Amino acid sequence: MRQKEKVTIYDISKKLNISAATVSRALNDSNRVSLKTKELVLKTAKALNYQQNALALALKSGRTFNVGVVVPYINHTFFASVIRGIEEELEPKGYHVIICQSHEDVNNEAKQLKTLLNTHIDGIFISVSKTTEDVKHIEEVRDEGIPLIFFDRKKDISGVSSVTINDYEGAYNATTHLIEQGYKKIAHIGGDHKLQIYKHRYDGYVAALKDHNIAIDENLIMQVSSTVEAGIEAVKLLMKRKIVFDALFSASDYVALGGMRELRAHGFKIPEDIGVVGFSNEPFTKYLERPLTTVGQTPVLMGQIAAQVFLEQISDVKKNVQVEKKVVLSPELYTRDTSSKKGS
Amino acid sequence: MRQKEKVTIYDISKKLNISAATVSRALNDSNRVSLKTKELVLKTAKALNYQQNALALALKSGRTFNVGVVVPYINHTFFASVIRGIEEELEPKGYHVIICQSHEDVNNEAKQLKTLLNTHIDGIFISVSKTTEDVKHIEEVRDEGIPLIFFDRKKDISGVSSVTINDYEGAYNATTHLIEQGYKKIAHIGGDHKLQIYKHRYDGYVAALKDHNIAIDENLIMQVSSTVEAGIEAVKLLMKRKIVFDALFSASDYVALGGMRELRAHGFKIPEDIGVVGFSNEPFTKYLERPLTTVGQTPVLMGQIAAQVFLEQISDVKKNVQVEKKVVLSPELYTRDTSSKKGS
DNA sequence: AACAAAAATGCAATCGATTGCATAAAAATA
DNA sequence: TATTTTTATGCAATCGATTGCATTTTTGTT
Repeated sequence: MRQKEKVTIYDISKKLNISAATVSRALNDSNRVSLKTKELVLKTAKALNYQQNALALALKSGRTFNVGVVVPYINHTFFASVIRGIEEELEPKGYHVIICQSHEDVNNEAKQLKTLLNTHIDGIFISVSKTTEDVKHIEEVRDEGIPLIFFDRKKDISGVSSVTINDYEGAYNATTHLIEQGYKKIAHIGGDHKLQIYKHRYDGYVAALKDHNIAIDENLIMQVSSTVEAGIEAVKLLMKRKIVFDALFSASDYVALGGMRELRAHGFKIPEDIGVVGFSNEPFTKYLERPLTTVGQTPVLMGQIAAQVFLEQISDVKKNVQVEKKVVLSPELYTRDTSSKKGS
Repeated sequence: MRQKEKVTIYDISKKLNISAATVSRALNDSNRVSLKTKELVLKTAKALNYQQNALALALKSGRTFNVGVVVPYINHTFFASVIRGIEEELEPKGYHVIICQSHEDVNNEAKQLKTLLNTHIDGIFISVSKTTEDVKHIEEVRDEGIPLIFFDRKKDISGVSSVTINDYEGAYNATTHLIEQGYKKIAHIGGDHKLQIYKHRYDGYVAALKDHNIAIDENLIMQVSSTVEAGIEAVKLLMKRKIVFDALFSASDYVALGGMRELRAHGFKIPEDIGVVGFSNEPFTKYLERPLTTVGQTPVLMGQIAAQVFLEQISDVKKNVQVEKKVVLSPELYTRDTSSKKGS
């Protein structure tokens, strides 16, 4: 089946015996066209079912009204929600969101960025992959002059704005909560410190312990990837090493889930024997047999704000002003079943 | 910050004192250009860091090498995996995947399709929303001559290909499995029959009962939306009506999850008192305290095949042949803890 | 009615790559 | 060497919309 022939401004101009320039002006509501012609053009455009050719416009104007979002995985509730926030903010303004996945691989990330640049998007939102250490590919985007905004997982690159949450605060509050519930020996299974978020969560955990005069025990601290399997393995290792603890603050809900599974397998009761707090407020945490206490991150809001930063940025582009805005959101602790020592 | 000035074929042509036409031909490895010039152009292109302007190309050729995917929600593991499959197949061929969400709303779906058409994509993959009854907006895509492929959730529209799984078979096997485990009164909490998948799952359930000489009891059958909350409510209703049953086959893992929660709240033991089987093999099902028996759908494969159908289709477009390919994949039952009457 | 001012419209170039047709240059043949 | 054939290159139009500048038409003023 062949593509339908598209109606262009030339079709309208021929039909009305006027120039395409006038048609264009009429469609753009220019004040250099008489009301009569304007109405005539608009009517004819509707009659012929005229649709502006976005490609031609983009070629001429340099703006595509497309923005790119690069996330590790689209099926992580957190990222999906951020994307939702970006969409909510940008779609009403006529933007279209192109979503890309890096699958936590820096090479993939670089490839996606390159493709996006080649697709002539108007801006890029990115949450970097875990394997991203070298940031050359990101600097390239900045150097091309494409507005770039980090969200959640950022790198420190000058000239790039970011919207993050206060992971330190989230971890601090979570740990403090466990302490206040009476737990004394709190283990922390975190993530790779190459990602700032995990470093900050670790820092918050450490600070909370210190502020409550609890000594830091390196044996209680691990860095693993954020999967259920990793959580299982981590607890297995702690058990094997015969390390004693009465609470677990995990930097990931998935790890917490795996950890709880393994703890129960060893006969521990949660939260009676061991209290557990996760991070991210993944939807499933609410529906576990014992709902999981966790730190929520307002991802939709994060997306909305990231989008707003972008909109500011492009208005500044015109003014040739370089901006670098850093927004930090506050997390919220969802206190549920797994962290109240007295039982629920 | 201003956008970097892009290098065009004219820059190359000026530098080498040849026409842009020759540069274009050289870059496209035409046999109408001498080897010497070809090499020279290629070298200069690399030196100047020339990047082909995709917009200009698209405007001229009518092909953008972008395809659109419309799903209800990107954060559903199933859809995310299908998208992954499409990407895997199409990215190596130079295509870029634009992902859109309908949020289960037909109006949104129509809007997304319209935007995609306006973005001049080369093809569209769609899994329709639950609220999609009128299919005018989908027929429009077809009538524009844009290759269109349904996956999982389809509508019967002539001239549109589809890749689905055999929901009937999945449901039949799941129900039969419960029967074989010794369960006698099997409830079915399904979804809205406006979606074919739910109708087919219902049909499979009914057929399995009939084949095992079990009478169909309308009291045991419900249609709800596929959320945890709906599952809770559904079981609450069954309890309130004092309906007795010893197994539950749900058309959704989420509903199964909510259902189990509520059943336990009423003191039932799973699987001893009541066996449960879900549908979709959502990742969380594996990690529940009692892992959930469920029907898996090979979504990545579904995406790959959908992409292949698309590639076939566009080669057929050139030949002006109208194809309508229907692929049906087989589901697989994952037998886990919640469905073995004897306990695990 | 004559002219100035204002408003409306058109021409043609532009964005960057491609391609049919014409021409120029090189190679092959007589 | 002259002529034909082959190969290489260039010209200019095209894809569709926009816009500075020029021109025409209309309106307003004296």
